[in-house]
Amino acid sequence: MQIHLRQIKRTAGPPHPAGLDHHMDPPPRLHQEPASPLLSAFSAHRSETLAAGRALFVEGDPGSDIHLLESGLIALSHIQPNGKRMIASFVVGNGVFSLSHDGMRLLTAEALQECRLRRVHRVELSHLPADQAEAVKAALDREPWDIQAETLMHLHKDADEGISYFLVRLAGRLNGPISRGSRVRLDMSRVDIADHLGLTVETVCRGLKRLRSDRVIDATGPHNVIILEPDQLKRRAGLGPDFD
Amino acid sequence: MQIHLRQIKRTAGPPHPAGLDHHMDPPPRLHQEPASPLLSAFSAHRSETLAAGRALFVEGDPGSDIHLLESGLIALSHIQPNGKRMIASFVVGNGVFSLSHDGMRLLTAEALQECRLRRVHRVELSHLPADQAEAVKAALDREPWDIQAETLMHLHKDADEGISYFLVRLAGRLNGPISRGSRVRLDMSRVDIADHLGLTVETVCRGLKRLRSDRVIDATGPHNVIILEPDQLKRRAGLGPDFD
DNA sequence: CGCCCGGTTGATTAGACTCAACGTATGTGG
DNA sequence: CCACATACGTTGAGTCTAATCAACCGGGCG
Repeated sequence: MQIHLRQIKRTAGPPHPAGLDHHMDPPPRLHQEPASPLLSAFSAHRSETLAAGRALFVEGDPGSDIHLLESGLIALSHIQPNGKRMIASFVVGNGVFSLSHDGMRLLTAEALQECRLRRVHRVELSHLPADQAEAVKAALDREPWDIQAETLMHLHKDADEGISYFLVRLAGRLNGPISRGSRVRLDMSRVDIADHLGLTVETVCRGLKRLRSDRVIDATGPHNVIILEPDQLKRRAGLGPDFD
Repeated sequence: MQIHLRQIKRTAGPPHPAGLDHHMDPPPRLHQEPASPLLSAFSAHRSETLAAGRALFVEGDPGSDIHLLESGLIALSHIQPNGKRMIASFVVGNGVFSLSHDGMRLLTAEALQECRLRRVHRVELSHLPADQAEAVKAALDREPWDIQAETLMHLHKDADEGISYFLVRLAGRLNGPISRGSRVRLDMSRVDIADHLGLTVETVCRGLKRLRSDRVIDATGPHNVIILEPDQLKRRAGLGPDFD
């Protein structure tokens, strides 16, 4: 079995963790009209940046803050006893995550790219307007179930089906429902995709190549995919063409 | 790909769903000393039985009651668009489950054997003693993360490793930490195990046979396993020998 | 320039699936 | 009581998928 061992740089402790720069600029505007209660909940705090390769937190760490990813890419991972890295999920733009149970982080959050983040502390939730607090709580309740549902699907899909499924879902989270010509930024490496799908790098490559040569997708580069046949892609993912 | 289609009999609606018999006997004693707050939380209600093959609820159903399984076996499953059944988890004795988010069930709970269950309604939680309410809430918070962690492990394990892992974890939930000579009742069918691990029946059979012929386990019948070499089994499961 | 890293491709192998057959326990009707 | 049917578990043979091992490509960078 192919195992990818990886050295994760951990952000140092408070008060000013290495890799976390505090922006003094006014908070950048979120591209969302009108501002949702969920995003508004995070507007009180300035955003921080996290350098690529740094871990925001590591599984087992104490902590229960809630994070909003404004830009960049985060992998939520867990390391097996034998060292094999398993990526439970990726967080992309405007994703909210906490991954905490009983004051402890259950997964590692590592930045795959430089990220901009905002956070609210769990105790602050009660000080927020009711609609914002509700929106955050709803997102947190959904968090483990979303990850669970995706992981379960991948467990029961073969390589090509899993790759198509991954593309459909990622595209959906980036840009909403896919259509002919949708562009998907595949910012994570092939290793990351493999660690997410339970496959090897080579198999991921070949799966994508097959989609490309069958003209279901096109690619201007390894990390830039264009969806040519959305219905075909959904069909190969094991989803009906009416899937949103 | 091998697909197991299955007809699930759904329990009919209130007031007296088919397949649910209301016991008039005094509640049977739980074998647990002293009674934990978690179990006590359910003692106010009489227990119900659910016949084998019946669904307690189906994914998408409204409902958020919390269930305690006193005896029997429940499969928590999800059906893919193509009809393939995926078992996210099994519930065994004294297991607590709800599987609800936003008032809706996210998975189907089907009885694989005749089951005895108790339930508390979500709104009743606030009427319970604080320690009991806390225990139930803690169990519910943990629920999706537990399922998630197991599913993620299985996604990244090959057949034999997954089967060993499944045995270790099931044995642990039935009887606590395993030791030489531990007995494991494997009450679910081979199809159910396959639908849980993302394998075929034949592969499950062969994996168990290999464990048997290597004298890691023994079996007096298809559903009665004895663990001969706990450390070997954990090693094959990808777990250290110090795993609880 | 030469090295390294990430991505890709090819050849081979190992592992899981498919298909088929058979065994065993259980139940049913004659 | 037996004949038969059914469901579940097991085993074997052959096929196919994905992993492994190896090589190569291209870009970024010291």
